[in-house]
Amino acid sequence: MSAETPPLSASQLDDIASLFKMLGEPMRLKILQAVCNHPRSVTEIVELANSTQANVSKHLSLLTNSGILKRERDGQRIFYSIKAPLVLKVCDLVRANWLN
Amino acid sequence: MSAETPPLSASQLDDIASLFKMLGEPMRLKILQAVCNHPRSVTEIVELANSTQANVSKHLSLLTNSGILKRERDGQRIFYSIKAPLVLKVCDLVRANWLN
DNA sequence: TAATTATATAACCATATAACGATATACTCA
DNA sequence: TGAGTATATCGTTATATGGTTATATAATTA
Repeated sequence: MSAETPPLSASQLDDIASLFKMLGEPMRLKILQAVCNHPRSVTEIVELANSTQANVSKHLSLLTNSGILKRERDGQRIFYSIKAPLVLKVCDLVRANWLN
Repeated sequence: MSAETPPLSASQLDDIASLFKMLGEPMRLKILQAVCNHPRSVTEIVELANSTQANVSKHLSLLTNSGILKRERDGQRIFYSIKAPLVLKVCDLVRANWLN
């Protein structure tokens, strides 16, 4: 995208836009913040994100299907954690350069 | 967002999500790619992004109002360019770590 | 001033999706 | 097997927004 890099194809732009779209919802960022340090169960995430179980579950599905999170079952509970550390780097970069 | 950084407030998460939302549309990424090297007029951007004048104009307004682009008039034409180089860094980071 | 070029805006439609409530599925343990 | 716990999914509603068409505004030039 910068001057040095070759232009991106339409499908590459679609892929990148899809990732940004995933990161473009405050509730999903809350969820990422809840799991950024170590795996968390859905119940924990619901409490940390201050939302409802159904809503969190839907966002967790989206984040997992897009390759950002991974799921792992332990007994009756399912733990979610970061699969793509890139998203944390991106968030930190924005945090350091965008917020006033 | 990472383990070392303090947690973000709700309003900070909203601000970050808003930026990601701006970057979460392929047409807007096309526009960013069109102006990433030097200022471009709306007509140029319309051609480079392969879209319509009205549609590009609307996206340009959004990108400008959110602080990503800046506008500058020269005669009858208006040139848009990058105001926040952060967005290019973010795109390059994603490009290098997310695309297959 | 009138015509032309360049850009922005308004109205509209279609689609996507976030949130919610209710229900279903899956696992554990008595 | 039945009860309880944990998570996922379904159906609905409300809202946001991308794209289009038509029109408006602004600058240039004849």
